[in-house]
Formats: sequence, C-alpha cells, structure tokens
Amino acid sequence: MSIEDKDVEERLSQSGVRYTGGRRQVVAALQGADGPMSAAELHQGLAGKVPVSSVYRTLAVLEEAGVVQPHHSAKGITRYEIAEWLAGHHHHLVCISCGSVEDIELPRSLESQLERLVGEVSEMSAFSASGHSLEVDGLCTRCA
Amino acid sequence: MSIEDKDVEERLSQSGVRYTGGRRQVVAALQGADGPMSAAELHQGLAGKVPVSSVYRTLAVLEEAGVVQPHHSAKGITRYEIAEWLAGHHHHLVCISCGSVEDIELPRSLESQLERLVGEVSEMSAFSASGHSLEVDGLCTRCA
DNA sequence: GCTATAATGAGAATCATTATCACTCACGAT
DNA sequence: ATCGTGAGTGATAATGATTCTCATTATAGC
Repeated sequence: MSIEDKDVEERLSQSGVRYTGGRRQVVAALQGADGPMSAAELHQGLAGKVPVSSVYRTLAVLEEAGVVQPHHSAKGITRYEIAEWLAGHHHHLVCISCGSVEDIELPRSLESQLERLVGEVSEMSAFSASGHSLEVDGLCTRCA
Repeated sequence: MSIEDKDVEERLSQSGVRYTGGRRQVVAALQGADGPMSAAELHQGLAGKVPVSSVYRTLAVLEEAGVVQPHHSAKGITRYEIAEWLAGHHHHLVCISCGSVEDIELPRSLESQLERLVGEVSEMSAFSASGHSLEVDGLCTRCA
C-alpha cells in the first residue's frame, strides 16, 4: 500500500463510499502512470481485470470524491490523473505528434514565478482563479 | 470579409481545397466566438444553416490546413479555435463549474516572462517545445 | 449468520464523431 | 456558353467513447 493510499481511503470514507479492490487497482494504475490516463487505457493497462464499465464508474466516483481529476485533452477522450493534493502540483508536456501527455514538476523558483503571473492574470480578468496548469506543446522524445 | 479571411483563403488554396460558403460560415462563427467551440455548438450557433456532418468535415479540413486547432475538450467533446497565427497567441480561463472556456491575451510583459519560463522547462526536460498555453482554472463571472 | 445496502459485471442505450454514398456545384477545356 | 471532372455537400449509417440499467455479488453492521 503506497503512502497516499491511506489518504485516498480516508477521503473516500468521508464521501461515504468504499475503497474496494477494483477502485484500488484503478488508483494504483493512475499512480503508476507518468501522465493522465483514459478509461480505455486504464482498462488495457489492467489487462481486463477491471471491466470497462467499472472503470468508468470508478473514475466518476473518484472524481466526485476529489481523488482524481479529469484532464481535458484533445480528440474526444477524457483522461484522468490523481488529484493535485495527492500527487503534487505539476504541469504537462503534450506531444503534438502522438498525443501523449507527460507530467512535469517545476523547480520552486519557476513555479513561484508562474504563481505570481497567474495572480496578475486573475486580477486583470475578474476571474476568481483557483488553480492553474501550464501546457507545453512539442515533440516527445519518441516522436522527435 | 474580415481581415483574416484573405489569409484563410490563401492557406486553403495552398492546401488545394476551396473556401466555400459553409467553410466561411464556420470560420466566421469561430472568429466571433470568445473561446473554443465544439462541432455541436457551432452547428447550433449557425442555426442549422450548416448540417452537422459538414461542420465536422469542415473542421477536419480546416485543421488539416492549419486554420483551426483542436483545444480543450471537456467531458468527451472536442472544441476548436482559430489557429494562433491567425488569431494571435492567447491563454484560457476555464470555469470549473460550467466548463466554459474563455480566451485571454496576456500583456507583453507577462507573456515574455512566460516564454522565458517555458524555455527553461524545455531545456530541463529534453522535450522540444513548439508552443505553450496557460490554463487558469476558477469560476467564471456567471458561476461565481 | 442475516439483512440492508453498496458495488459489480454484462450489456443496452446514448452521445460525439467518422465514414459512406448519391447528388450538386464550380472550375477548366473546349 | 457548355460539358465533363473532380471537389463539396447533406443525409444517414457505422463507429467509438461514455453512461445507464438491472440482475447478481460482496460487504458492513447487527
């Protein structure tokens, strides 16, 4: 059981739902991935151990409980990742060729620059910002 | 005919496709919008003047020609916006309540800070960056 | 162990998107 | 100006992702 699993368990119980085997597997798969995953990718990755309908339901439950969050990616598929309060704040490198998405954490100095910047944007736009994410588009190492 | 229309026409003719009435309407609708639009939203906005199948085909053609680019899908839908070389570089305010997406342009000083930051990210990650987009999540004025 | 309730699995239903195909329209050769 | 060819269109069928339904199974509390 990974460090975070305790937190997930607690959060789910607060939401009044159980942390069952299938749900654990989905969470584990998301933890193991190095970027957001779609339901189909998770189903694949779990080698059919969790049926596709359960993957979707599980993702909905986990999202509701704030354990995962959807990452709105292109091409009509929704990918999910472990919520930031569990996985830490990070940004995304998106490959414009193969569509893969990789997480990246910024060193503190860059992150704080970015936060200051987002603060200014929020002020000038009358938009009450609660979070941010930087998406960098380009070619991943495989596609380069 | 808006300023950009000439550019669109040229780009399409370079791709060997025609800039027909339906395609013009889709481009115009995207120009008029203040954020990315899905095929369904465009179809709606055009009051059925362009059938839904044509909207999809048109978006595919326009994407192929580099006139529009897919962006920010929420909940399994893909939205498109005018490509940056036509519309100018901008970022997105994403409402976490209603899912709407609004474009925002950064003042030069902030934008250049951001570019420097992306440059550093690119270097430290062995990822050849070609573009970037800042997503600010929060509540839009309607949902606040 | 028994019961009430949550969770699961399989498949049907739905929604977004893509492919198909007969038909129309626009451009270039005549 | 007319004809023929290929691009474009519109309606609809097919696909793929996601959600819903419901009968069955597992779990927590008694």
